[in-house]
Amino acid sequence: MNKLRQHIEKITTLTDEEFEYVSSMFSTKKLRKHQFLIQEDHEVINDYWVVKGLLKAYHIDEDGKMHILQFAMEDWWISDYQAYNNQTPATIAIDCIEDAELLVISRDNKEKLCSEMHNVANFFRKKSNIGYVALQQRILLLLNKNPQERYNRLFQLNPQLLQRLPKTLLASYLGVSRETLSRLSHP
Amino acid sequence: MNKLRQHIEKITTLTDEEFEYVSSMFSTKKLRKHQFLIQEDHEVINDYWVVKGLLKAYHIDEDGKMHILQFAMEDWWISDYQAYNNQTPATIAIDCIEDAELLVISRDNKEKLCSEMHNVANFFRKKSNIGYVALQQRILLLLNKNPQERYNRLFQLNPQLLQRLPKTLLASYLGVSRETLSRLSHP
DNA sequence: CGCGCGATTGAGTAATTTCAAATCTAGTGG
DNA sequence: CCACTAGATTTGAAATTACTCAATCGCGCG
Repeated sequence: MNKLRQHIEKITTLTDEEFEYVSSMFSTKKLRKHQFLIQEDHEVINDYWVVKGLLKAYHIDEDGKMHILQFAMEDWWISDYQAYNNQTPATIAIDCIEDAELLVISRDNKEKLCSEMHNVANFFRKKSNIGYVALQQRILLLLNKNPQERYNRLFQLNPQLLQRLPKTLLASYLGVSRETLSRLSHP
Repeated sequence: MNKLRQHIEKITTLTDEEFEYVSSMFSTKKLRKHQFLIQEDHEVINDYWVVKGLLKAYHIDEDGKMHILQFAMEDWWISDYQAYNNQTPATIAIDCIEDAELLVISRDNKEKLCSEMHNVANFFRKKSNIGYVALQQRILLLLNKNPQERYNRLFQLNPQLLQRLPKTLLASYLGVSRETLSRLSHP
């Protein structure tokens, strides 16, 4: 929990009582490698913050190919936000690449926090803005760059993540076949 | 201005005085076709809401190719959010595809509103969440689909937008060459 | 009428995918 | 400790897709 406080306080400050209250809205969840956090078509009422471990959010298309929307490791948030926001069935699945430990907050609790606490609402607003910009960058990368450059950029941004990922998953994140990825020069 | 109120009230409600105050934070700006709203390397202190017209936000890569990050027509927000959030120089340019009329709010004013008014903070938080999900969808489309399917999806989502766009711009938005776009079947 | 720009068409080329086979690696049980 | 298997990765070669470059077409406007 203390890590969560540090995480929030990168953006806003909390008094002890405030954090006490915030943390009372979270529960914890542990999952093992290969277990699902969210399955397609299921209801999604929670947002998740990764204390430990590594997960992937992905969609399987009609040809059975996996497309990875995001990874989440320590300190990252993950959920099916489309389903979460719109209260519709999940269109992506999320499962564990490594054993994981998560903090869980329900939509209702998050909305409650946001309506009661300015600074928390602000925290989530800023987080969402940051996430938005990150996705824009990824879009430019997909529009712009060949596989080698996409790989290089990811390596540059997140060397630790690459260590922990099977290449197959990395390939579907970058939008290339695993064979093509395998033929790249690995800096 | 009244349109802005309708826009905000899709997500939250405002009293007359509240909206009075909110709207006092905006100014207006008019631009003609081909004029720039934001140029690369310039400072970005404003967020913009489109009252009328059509704009594009794009990056020109080393080879001189244009990659379109977003369009914005009536009711849409646009800015260089990376530069806006981080107070760094713009990395994208924004200019007008059609004559445009904009409502302008500075970062300081927006932050002021958000810190003073719960419901406005909430509005921008929700907006950002919605934008985040839309970008995720676009990423899946880029990872997933061939040019034909990308075109079809966009046509499905935004038929009005397609009417107003030169094909060349559409092509750079979809991440294909204009020749390839031209060879697609246009439903 | 003719210019200029955007869109289309054609042909050849480059990049990536696909399919198939070979190699490597980590974990398991004898 | 070693052999064995399943899974992941790499390599090779052919096929596909989209790109590039070039030429042509079509339309609106002065």
